[in-house]
Amino acid sequence: MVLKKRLSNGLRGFQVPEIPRYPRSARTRVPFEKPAEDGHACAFELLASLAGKLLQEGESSTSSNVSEVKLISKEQYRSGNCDEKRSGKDVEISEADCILECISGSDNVKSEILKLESKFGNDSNTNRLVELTNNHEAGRSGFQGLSANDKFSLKDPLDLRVNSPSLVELNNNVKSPFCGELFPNASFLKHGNDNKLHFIDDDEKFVRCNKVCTKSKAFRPSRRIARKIIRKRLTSKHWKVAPKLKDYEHSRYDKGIKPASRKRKPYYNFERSQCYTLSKRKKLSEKGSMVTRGGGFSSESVSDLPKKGICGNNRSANTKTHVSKDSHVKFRIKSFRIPELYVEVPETATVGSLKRKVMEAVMTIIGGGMHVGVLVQGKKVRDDNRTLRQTGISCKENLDKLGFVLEPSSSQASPVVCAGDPSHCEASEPIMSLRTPSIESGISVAKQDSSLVTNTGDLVEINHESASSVDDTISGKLTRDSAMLVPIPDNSSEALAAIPVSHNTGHSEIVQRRTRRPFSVSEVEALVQAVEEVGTGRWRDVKLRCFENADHRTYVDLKDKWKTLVHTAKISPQQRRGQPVPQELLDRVLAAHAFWSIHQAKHHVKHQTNGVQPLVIM
DNA sequence: CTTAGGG
DNA sequence: CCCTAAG
Repeated sequence: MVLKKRLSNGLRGFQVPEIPRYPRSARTRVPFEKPAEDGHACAFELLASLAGKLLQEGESSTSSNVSEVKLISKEQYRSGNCDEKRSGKDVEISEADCILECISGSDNVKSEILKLESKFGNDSNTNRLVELTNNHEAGRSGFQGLSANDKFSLKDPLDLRVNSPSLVELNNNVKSPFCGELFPNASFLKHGNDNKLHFIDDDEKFVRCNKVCTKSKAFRPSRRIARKIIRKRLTSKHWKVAPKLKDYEHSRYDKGIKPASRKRKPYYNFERSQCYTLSKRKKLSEKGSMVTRGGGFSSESVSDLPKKGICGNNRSANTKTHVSKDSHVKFRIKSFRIPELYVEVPETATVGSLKRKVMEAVMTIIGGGMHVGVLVQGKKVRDDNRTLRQTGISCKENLDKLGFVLEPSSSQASPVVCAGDPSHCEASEPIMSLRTPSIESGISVAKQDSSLVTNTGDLVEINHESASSVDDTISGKLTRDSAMLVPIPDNSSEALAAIPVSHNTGHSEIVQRRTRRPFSVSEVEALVQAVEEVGTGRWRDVKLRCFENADHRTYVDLKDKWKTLVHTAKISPQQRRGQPVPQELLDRVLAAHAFWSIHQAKHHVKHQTNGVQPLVIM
């Protein structure tokens, strides 16, 4: 049983009664949760289960139980001494004590819990959570119960699913005790009178929607669907590449194409016009070193540009740079040289197929983790955070000596492209690899704005006809959506073995791992608030509430982020990594987690007929 | 499609 | 982040 297995990790020596799973539709959860990774029992989750159990035992007995609890230090607890007492009851109490010990240190957490309680209900179950921690502290002062700010009319959090007027009011008029205190990095934009609160994150163009979701399940936003369709379309334009020389297992291009993969996995990176990375590296060959030894870029002739930009019919491929009066650096890159490619095609292959193969190879290389290096006077500029001015790029002399290189990312395996006619794809050997030099392709890279230079992979456009749309690009006509790799149309009659990924069949599929996108503080804030309001376990609602417009955050992502947040909140600040999350947020995370855990536990308990059996020692 | 949980 | 079981 899964449950047993999980528990056996952290609760050594305890046997947990088997608790039946409850239907998710009831939005309930098993009160016993997975212990923390480090093997220590997870305080909140245990607390949640404890709360559930206490509930079983009746209202009155609870507080007395707590008052009897003997203090056990964290050390004792962690070292497993919690279970020195070997009677069922004692164990239970000891656990409770340990849990309380673990969380009672922070008044902030309790404060947050109180807020939640005052907002979502004051039934005895939830109050007990804070009561427990307070009792446990026995005499510690300093914590003031929250003044009743609680005009909130929501009794049952599940109400949030519907478009309840009270909720709207909550968002519009009432300052939620947990909302909006901390958006350090966000700029807010109020849009008219609607109750949407958009903000744009610093780095992400993440738009937060603070509005209430008014859509019932039956009324899913059609935009969402549209986006998915678009995604699918995009996906279908990806070319399949073989992962590995050896394992190459060509898949056929079945003319009777199966319906597009039902896989929901969208190719976000692509969508966001970033270089997409090859993932599943495990599946990729470790050999076949990346052959891209420095595709280079030469800035040949450089000349001033008209102030208005570089539009015009001039199709010159020259690289041009220019510093305008508004101190914007404008430039055009004539071409990038693609790092070495090796292409081999049968004599009978068509020119079209050759083009496609080269295209694939190029896409594969670029997608396989290529990034742009910036050179000034032949020296590489490594610090991405420096400004052009600081780097000296904007100064005229250096402007003439500005260079770019395409560089393979480290640890990228060599991509191999399958192309040629279908029969070739069945051969055991790949017909294109990246080993030996030979073909250069006309890839033009254009940046809308010099400020983008320091980012990698902003606008990369491949143009078979060699740099034809550079002008448009630079003049800003290229929209965000179109600023992506543009594969050649695949509607040619000579269907080749360049296989859209969605049609693949075998194991030779390369699945793209989405690029890592660390949550910003603003996003965390949004997430925390959403969870505070709808609770854990309703990730779709959370998504709709706060991340509906952030396509790159799926509800699974949000759930995962919450998971890590809870973990982060429980570990010591020293052990935390990455962009620090404000402690205030972490407190709220703990509080919300605890609160909603017991709420769910409560709901769970409600459906129980016989109650939870006590813990038993093996 | 959603949730939950493991990897 | 990914994957998958399960509902």
